[in-house]
Amino acid sequence: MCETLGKEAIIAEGGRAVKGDSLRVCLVMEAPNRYTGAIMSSEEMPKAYDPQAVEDGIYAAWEASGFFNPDNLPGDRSTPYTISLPPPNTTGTLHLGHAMYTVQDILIRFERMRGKAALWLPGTDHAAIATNAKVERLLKEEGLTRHNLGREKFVERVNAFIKQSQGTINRQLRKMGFSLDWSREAYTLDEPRNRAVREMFKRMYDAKLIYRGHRVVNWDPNLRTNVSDDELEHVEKQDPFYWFQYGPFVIGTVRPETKFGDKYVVMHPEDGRYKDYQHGDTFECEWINGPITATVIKDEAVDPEFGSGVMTITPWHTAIDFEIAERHGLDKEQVIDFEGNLLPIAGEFAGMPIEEARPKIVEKLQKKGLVVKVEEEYVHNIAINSRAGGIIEPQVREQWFIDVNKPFAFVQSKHHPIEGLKSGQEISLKEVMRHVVTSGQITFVPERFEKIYFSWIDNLRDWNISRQIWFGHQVPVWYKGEDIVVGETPEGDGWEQDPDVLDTWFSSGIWTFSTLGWPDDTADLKRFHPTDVLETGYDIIFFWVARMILMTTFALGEVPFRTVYLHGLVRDEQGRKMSKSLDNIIDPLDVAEKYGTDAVRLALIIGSTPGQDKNLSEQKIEAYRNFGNKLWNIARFVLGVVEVVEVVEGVEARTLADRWILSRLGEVTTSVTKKLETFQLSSAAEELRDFTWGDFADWYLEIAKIEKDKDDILLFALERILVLWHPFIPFVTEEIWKRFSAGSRAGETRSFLMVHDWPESGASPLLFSSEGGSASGGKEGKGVVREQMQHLQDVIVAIRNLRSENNVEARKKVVVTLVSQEAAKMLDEQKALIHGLARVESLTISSEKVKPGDSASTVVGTTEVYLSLEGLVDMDAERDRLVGELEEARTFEAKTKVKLDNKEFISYAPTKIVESIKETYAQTQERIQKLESQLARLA
RNA sequence: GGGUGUAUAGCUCAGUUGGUUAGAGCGCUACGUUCACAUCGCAGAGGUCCGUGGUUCGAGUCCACGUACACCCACCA
Repeated sequence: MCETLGKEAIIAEGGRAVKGDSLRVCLVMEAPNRYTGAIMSSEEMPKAYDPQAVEDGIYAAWEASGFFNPDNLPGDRSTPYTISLPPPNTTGTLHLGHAMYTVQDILIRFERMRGKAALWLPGTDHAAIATNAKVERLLKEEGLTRHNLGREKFVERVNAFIKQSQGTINRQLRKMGFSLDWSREAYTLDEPRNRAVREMFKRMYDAKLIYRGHRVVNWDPNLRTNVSDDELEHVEKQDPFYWFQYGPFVIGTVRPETKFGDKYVVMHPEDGRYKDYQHGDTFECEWINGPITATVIKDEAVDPEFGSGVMTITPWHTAIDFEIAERHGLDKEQVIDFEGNLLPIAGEFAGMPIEEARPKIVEKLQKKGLVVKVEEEYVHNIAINSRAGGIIEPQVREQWFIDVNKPFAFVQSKHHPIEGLKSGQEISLKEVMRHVVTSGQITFVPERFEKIYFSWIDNLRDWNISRQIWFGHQVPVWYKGEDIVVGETPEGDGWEQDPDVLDTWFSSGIWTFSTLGWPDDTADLKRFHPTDVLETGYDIIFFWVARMILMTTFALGEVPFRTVYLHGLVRDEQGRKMSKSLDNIIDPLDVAEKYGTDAVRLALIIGSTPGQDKNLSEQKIEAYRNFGNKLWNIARFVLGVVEVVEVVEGVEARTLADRWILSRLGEVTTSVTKKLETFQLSSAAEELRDFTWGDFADWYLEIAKIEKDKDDILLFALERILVLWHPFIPFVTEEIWKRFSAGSRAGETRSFLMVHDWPESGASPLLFSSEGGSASGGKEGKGVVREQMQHLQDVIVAIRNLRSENNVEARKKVVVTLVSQEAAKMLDEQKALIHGLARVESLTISSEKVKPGDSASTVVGTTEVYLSLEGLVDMDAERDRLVGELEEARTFEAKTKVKLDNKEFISYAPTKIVESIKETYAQTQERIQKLESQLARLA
């Protein structure tokens, strides 16, 4: 019923949102019995895996199981493992970059399977400025502004927009298969977070780290708010650069419109050119709107090398000028208003926007003869608001700041104290931020980002946390006359709240613990904090990562997370940023629907490395769709060929191939586990793919068709493969597991693969061995198995190669002679495999030297391979080929000999290396000899 | 002006303490058989690991310099 409903809805509306809605319906109506219903046998498995048909249902069933919530997980879950989802901005929809959350899902699923109380906590960020700007843009399309709407109505509009945005985002996160604990979902602007924000503000205020003061801020006249230093973006712009006569001096500027109030002329104290002028000297000079009195100021901020080494200052509209004015107690005057128009000080230009006024001012100065020269093509950087695009006009405003240099009394955590700090210790926020990273209590992956973090801290100035927009957490401060109350709404009448709102990052900065119930001392907070990993893009390290460290160490006396894993940005296949204007955006939902979510996840993970940007093409996603299908068909074969589909506990190795695949399985398990523990996700997935596709499918399954009776190993290996793959590609593995476990004997149905135990590293799956001796075969036995199997594979490939080189028809069976002293026994034992896998009709294995005539030949390790061709051998081609092989071998022999002749190599290199090279040398010589004799046979 | 990253096969990229003849996927060439899979199988071609110098018995890997590209930070009026 659910599916029908969903499909009809899609057809009717053609929209993604509707489809998501149907998903929710599924969740309620269908999930409870979906996985306990009809038993599917493998025969019902379609030929091709169809992600579309199963993904939504699987997700709904996972969600209904409650296992996303660590409180519901089975077994002893005493060890917590926590990741806070970096809350996506509620500005619309997720893009492909968000699909990188896959990294977190892999880690969470891995740790959940390992028996930890895995918590992945979701939520969204209200992104004050970005959302505010977005809604203002939408209003503009309706011909409205926030000002003619009013604060209340405007916030309503924003909230409606957010609600829609959150719905879309949450559907997208589900579509990606993310195992988030929705029961703990949070929002940076909901009531519990508002309480945390107010508490945080109050605590910092009480510690005197939050203060209010007049400073030059980055004012955006369009949005009519200021933004923090980190929200600026600098873009190159070409403008005329003017040189004006200012009394006896020549001063330069690109901004004549700020010069009305300039009455100070500043020069470096050591500048010899101006030694006749003393600090404080005054002089009369003609200026834009008539004569003024100017004062000489000596300050080291002036660069004598630049231009004339003299400048006038505009303290109200330039940060560095403001500082100079502060140092010398100079007047500051506002010239431009908060909407970007000139004030009455500009005289006849008052009220004009600056772009309009600029040329007119220059014209006037020109007439007065005060323009010395104009450089038309001056290139400089201007600051724009990166969130909304407006050109920044520095202004002096009264703002709230966090003092990052002022010492405060550090309060240590009871549960997870920061090493190296003591309660009551006087220390600044900057120092704490540096300490937790230098002491290794927070580590970055990759490490190099620590340097970037430190350099940011070194240059960090007080953090301006107030914004003049309407959307966000309102500054929790109330005024009545001289009285001021912070944190809680005061009793009584006549109180007015500060109209400003807080910087978004103030609430994002407390995300890891505000989501766990802080400021209450909750069980969640005690159990799940600090979180284990913060996984995010490197572009957000300053905005968020650093601020979380700042606020968490202050509020809790603990670190917010142990490891910061930074992924790269996702770009298009040519390495360009994805953008609407380039029309190269890949929508995660589009490709997930086209190729399956697992394919998208794998394409993002494989071949990408932390901190490195990632170029993604649809072709790549397609390739991993193919892998999913391969895995599907592996399962289809195994589940179809075995007599009873069941979960097996132990296996018996009867043949070389059995021992080989089981030992490989053990190796891969250990290796993949280790790689996941050390964040080498790409390498882990690659190794799994090579094992699954190469070793298992291409070799072992083909062998199983010949050797037969391998039900236990096939089932065991399939189960293990599914388990190891599950964190990466949860849907296809769960879907196969459903059929696997459902096909098992009644009562043996195991729950979701999602909560299947992760196999122990190092433990051998080989529980019984018909060969006797140790079950695992021991280390040496394992090595021999690997070596023998490798040789067997090489021989088979060599025969196939000879067939191919000599254009032997694929269906034709051939006559082969293998000559080997060392491997004859093994090859004889594996005769059946050589027959089957190389399509050999008649196989002779000899330890004596025989030279079959009329055949193509080659040498593989210690074995000579002859393929009889009954008069079909092209003697010339065969000779050429052998000569080629021989040349190659001789070149290699010579290279190896150089090494062995090097006495220093023999004495300095480790014995292990020397021995292996000696062995290789001997083998090469043997190979050369054999090739020579084969060649001689042709002569 | 500081700082970081990248440069490996036609394309996109792995390569974790330096160690036998450097890997994968896609693409390319040839051939396709017994029913897991043509979203496939089999075999193959394809690389001066950006350049120069250095350290070392040994360098894609470490160091220095250079070149090209990308990015971050910065109040030069």
